[in-house]
Amino acid sequence: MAKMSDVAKLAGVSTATVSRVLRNPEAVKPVTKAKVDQAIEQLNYEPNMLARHFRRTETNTILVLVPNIRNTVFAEIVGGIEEEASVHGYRVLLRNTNNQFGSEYGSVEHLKQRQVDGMIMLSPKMEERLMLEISNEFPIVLATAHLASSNIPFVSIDNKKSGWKATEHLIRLGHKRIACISGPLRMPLSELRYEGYRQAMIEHGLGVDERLIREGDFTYESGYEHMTSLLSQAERPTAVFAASDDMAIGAINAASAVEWKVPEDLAVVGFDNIQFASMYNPPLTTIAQPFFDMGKRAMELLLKKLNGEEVTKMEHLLSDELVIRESCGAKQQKKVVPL
Amino acid sequence: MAKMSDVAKLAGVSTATVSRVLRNPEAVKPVTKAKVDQAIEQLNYEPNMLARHFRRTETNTILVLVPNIRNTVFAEIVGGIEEEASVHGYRVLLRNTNNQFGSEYGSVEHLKQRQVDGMIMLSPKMEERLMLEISNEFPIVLATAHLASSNIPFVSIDNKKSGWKATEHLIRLGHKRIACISGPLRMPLSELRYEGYRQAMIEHGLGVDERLIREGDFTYESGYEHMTSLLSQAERPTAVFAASDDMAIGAINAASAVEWKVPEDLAVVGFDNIQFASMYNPPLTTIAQPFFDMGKRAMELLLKKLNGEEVTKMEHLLSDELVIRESCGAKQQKKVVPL
DNA sequence: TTGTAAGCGTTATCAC
DNA sequence: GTGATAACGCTTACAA
Repeated sequence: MAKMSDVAKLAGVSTATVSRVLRNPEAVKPVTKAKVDQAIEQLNYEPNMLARHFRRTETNTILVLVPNIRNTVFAEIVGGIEEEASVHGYRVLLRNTNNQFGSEYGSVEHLKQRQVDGMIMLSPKMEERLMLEISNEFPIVLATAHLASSNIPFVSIDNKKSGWKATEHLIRLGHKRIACISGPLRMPLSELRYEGYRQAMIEHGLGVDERLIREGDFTYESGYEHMTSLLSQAERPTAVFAASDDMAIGAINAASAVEWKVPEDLAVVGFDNIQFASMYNPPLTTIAQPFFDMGKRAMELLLKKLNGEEVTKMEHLLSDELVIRESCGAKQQKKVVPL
Repeated sequence: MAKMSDVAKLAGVSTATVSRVLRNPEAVKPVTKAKVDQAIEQLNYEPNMLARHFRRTETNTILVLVPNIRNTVFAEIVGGIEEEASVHGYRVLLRNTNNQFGSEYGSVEHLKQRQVDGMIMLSPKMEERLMLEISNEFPIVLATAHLASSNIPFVSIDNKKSGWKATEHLIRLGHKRIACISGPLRMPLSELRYEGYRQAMIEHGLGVDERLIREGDFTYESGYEHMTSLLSQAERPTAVFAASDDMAIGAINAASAVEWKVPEDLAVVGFDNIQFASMYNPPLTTIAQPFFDMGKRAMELLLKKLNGEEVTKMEHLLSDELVIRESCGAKQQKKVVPL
């Protein structure tokens, strides 16, 4: 394996010059560069990146912490991160945390040991205080997270407003008993979506009926179970807002299981607009999150930090969109109730 | 940032001893180890992995080349790889190739520049000849691939047999005009599934009617379009075998669009058993591929290579399974046709 | 069991 | 514009 000194010898120059040709070609005379290039060619020389990284104490690698890459939502975000990273010559190290706080925290070792230049955390579970400590020492960015103290850049949508929009849509369709299957309420983004739901209900004078509220965990199964429970009680909803598409689909299947038709008997609005939402039967009305763009944006912010640029704005809210399909019944219904 | 020499000084030993404590603790007297450990603790010392990797010319990192991480199939496999890798102290570098041969080939640079110790390629597009060249120089393993010359370990299912099983299932249900929407036939695994279909048809004396064959590209859209075309011609199928679940779902939606009911008017069998298959309406009968395990197995094989163990068996076929749900009509039908 | 010291291949700081 | 040369922080013969 040819090394830089071999190239230098063959080209009749010093290693310093070879290094310059590689990393700063303008600083060297064209004739010299040509000689070096030829020697590189001839020897099939490839720089030893390990030596380079060691010498420069940088890796051009960033770490992405994902609760679970098998979840389509995170896979989409990672796709966006990867695209932006590779455009800028960065590589992406992937780590599943399986929602384990310990695994999240343990990954900080990668930063401490200089194995990566920075980190993006998706839906972090870690205490904010700890994240702040890490952020003081290393470049990190969060995605699909919401922080009280805004000292770490994070990328998200306006979850409260989105929850409000989804609920309001059902209200405009004339529904009064609207159920909510939220995400885990210890997660700020779940809390916010739920807050949006409450606010819309209260604003429109419908009040919040605790019997119509369930706390799910974003999974299909939890949507199915909570909907089954909602439909088996006396006070049944005519509509439901589910805080994830997986739960929304679970809810619809649960309704079908007891012969309730969607949207005729039950209107459903989901959240996320996963690829499957439009393929499902009925196609899902849902809040579309720009996952891919969120990934790109998170990487953009991290790049700024890595380049030493100041990042002043901490809350980066991307715009979501209510995508109206069949599951809410809006298309079947001729007239929208005037509010 | 404390370095090894600082620890050595504080502990009153040489750096060699500190290094031993870190990598080979049995080789050092307990008392000395204790002193060193305390110094490490006190200085909050973290080894500089870049220096370590450089010195040892190894990175404990492997590269995973994925056509597109946003595709659930690949995300599942990557999940399996990551799990196995992290258990063995390896890290996973992720790269989307976007199905570009160039990007695939370019990634070999990572190996040449020693940025990773080995590589797993998912559904590689590269010529076999090139892959062999790479494999001669670096440890690589393939997944969801099929090779003629078996000199590179690869993990897959028996695609031909699976195609056969899926088709035979439809034949047993009494269907005679069974359509096939294949994957891209330049991919060996698509070709094999298609071969399985043909063989089943011929074996049961049904022959192969070219008017019932379409070449798709695994996407929902292609399934939708090809099914629309199949249903608009005179010779209509009563059943269809689609080489991916995405295409199967596209086919079902296309059938619904022209008021054909599944499974009553059209029986459908898909392929992959993506998470969504069981959530869909109707739930999909499909060939379940063990994606997560395929990822794990691929990583196991790579680990062997990395540890210098001989890998003799090249074809690693994992077992798939025909999962019978609603879309094929088996559950509605009382009697299965005796063959 | 421990210490000494020579690298690993690159980059950066000086001179020239 | 180019060349010497000293790091970078760790590992590993080899010596003690």
